[in-house]
Parts: sequence; structure tokens; C-alpha cells
Amino acid sequence: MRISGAESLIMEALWANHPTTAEDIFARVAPGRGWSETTVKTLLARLVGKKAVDTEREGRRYLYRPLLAREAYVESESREFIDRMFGGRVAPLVSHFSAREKLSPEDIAELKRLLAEIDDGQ
Amino acid sequence: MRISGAESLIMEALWANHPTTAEDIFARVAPGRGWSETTVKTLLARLVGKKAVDTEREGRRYLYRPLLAREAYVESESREFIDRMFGGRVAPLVSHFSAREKLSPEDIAELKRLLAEIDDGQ
DNA sequence: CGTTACCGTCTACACGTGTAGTCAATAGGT
DNA sequence: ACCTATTGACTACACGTGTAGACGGTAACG
Repeated sequence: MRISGAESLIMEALWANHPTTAEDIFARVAPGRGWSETTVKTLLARLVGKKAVDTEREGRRYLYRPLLAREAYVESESREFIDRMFGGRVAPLVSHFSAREKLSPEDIAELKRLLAEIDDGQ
Repeated sequence: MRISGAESLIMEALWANHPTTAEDIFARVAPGRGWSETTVKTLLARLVGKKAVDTEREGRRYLYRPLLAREAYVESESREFIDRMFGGRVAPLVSHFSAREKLSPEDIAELKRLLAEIDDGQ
């Protein structure tokens, strides 16, 4: 089930803090977006419909919690993106950024660390 | 100007071979998609409207050529994706793939080569 | 117990997108 | 010069998405 752009903002808020109320999500997401409360509710309802979010009644309101794990979401989005853009391989993407000097020193350090780790594993 | 998913397939065909005719693009893109010829024409027209593709008359038909460079497209899509998914940094993405053993030996070799290259540059 | 405030649901609407049919212009062949 | 085949333009339509108003049920408070 596809998560749209606006919906993914709601998911981010939920991943950061759950279970929680629509009001809380509204408070944390809407300011940066200028969304009305209804918009947040609509998006939540759609996510529940898509089975990406689960609800649990708490008094007169719902508590929302993510059903879709962020890991799984990142995984499928990444795969799709890398397939579309870089023929399914990771190195060309890194190469692309490296060629444009968009790699920060921290990036470079961490990449080295990762590769060393992989070598250790072998 | 945003390029949609279907449109990006047309762009790929154009990047691979240009300038060329709608018929040629149809021949190369439609089979894998089951698109009708009109669909390809519509997408081309939209891309021309978005100024991502340029036309030049050749007899009774057009020759199409990309106006938007693939480099620029990849750049902006990548940036947006990395911002959305990994807080704007490349290393977490690689780390994500590395953790799932989705890095091919070629990926790893190329990453090493890239890092060595960067070191040389310093 | 009745009223009120809150909160989710229903409804709505414009716009982009995926997909394609019909039409009109015109280049080319005879 | 005329007919025809080709090719882009116009039109269309359903569906997802971004965005939000209106409404109705029900929990809570008095």
C-alpha cells in the first residue's frame, strides 16, 4: 500500500512518538505545514484505511500507533528509488554525491567505518 | 517542474537516444508497459508543456529531445529522497543497505575505490 | 439526566496522473 | 492538384492526493 507525501509526514510524527492522539500529531506536524486539524484527521483516517496505522480507543478519542514499521517503509522506498535512478545499485548513488562534493566529512568517516566493518565480517 | 513516474520512463528513453520520434519512443517504451501510442504522445506533450522536452519539426513529424539533463534530474530527485528518508545525509542510506546485506561485492569494491579517490584528493 | 464540547466520519473539490479515443491538419505519393 | 495515411492536438475520464468544511455521536461535566 502506497504512502503519499503528506501521509508520510504523519507517519514520521507517529514513528517519533506513539501511541498518541490526533491532537498531538496536529500540534507537531501542522505548524510547519499550515494544515488545519481536519486535514490531519483525514490523513490519519486514510492511513488507518491503508492499514499503515492502528487505533485503540481511549475514552472518547483514539490513540494512534504505526502499524507499518519505519524500517520497512524506508526499505521499500529506498529499493524503489535506487532501482529507478541507479539501476538497483548503491555505489552509483554514492558516486553521484561524491562527484558533486555533497559528502560531508562525517559521511566519509562513517562510510569508511562501514566498509571496515564489512571487511571484518568477511 | 515535477516529472511524474510515467513521464520519467519517456525521459529515460529520450536520454538513451535523442533526438528521436514519438514512434521510436513508443517502440522502445510501450512494450514493457502495454501503453498505447496515444499514451506515449500524451506524455510527450505534457513533457513539452513542462519544458522538460524540446521539439523540432522534421517534415510532418517532430523530433523530440530532452531539455532537462538526466544529471540534473537525478540530482534533484536524489536530494529530495535523501532529505526525506535519511535526514539529508548519504552515509545512513549506505548503512541501511549495508545492514541488510544489500551491497553487492561490486558495490563494496566501488565504494572503496571512491573513498580512496577522496583520500587522494585531500 | 440534560447539555455541551470534543473528536472522528462523511462529503467535497480542485488538481495531477495514468491511460486512451477522436479529430483535424498536412506531408507525400500518384 | 487530390486523396490518403500519418501524426500531433484536443478531449475525456477515473483515481489518488492535498486540503478542508459540516455533521453527528458520545463522553464528560454539571
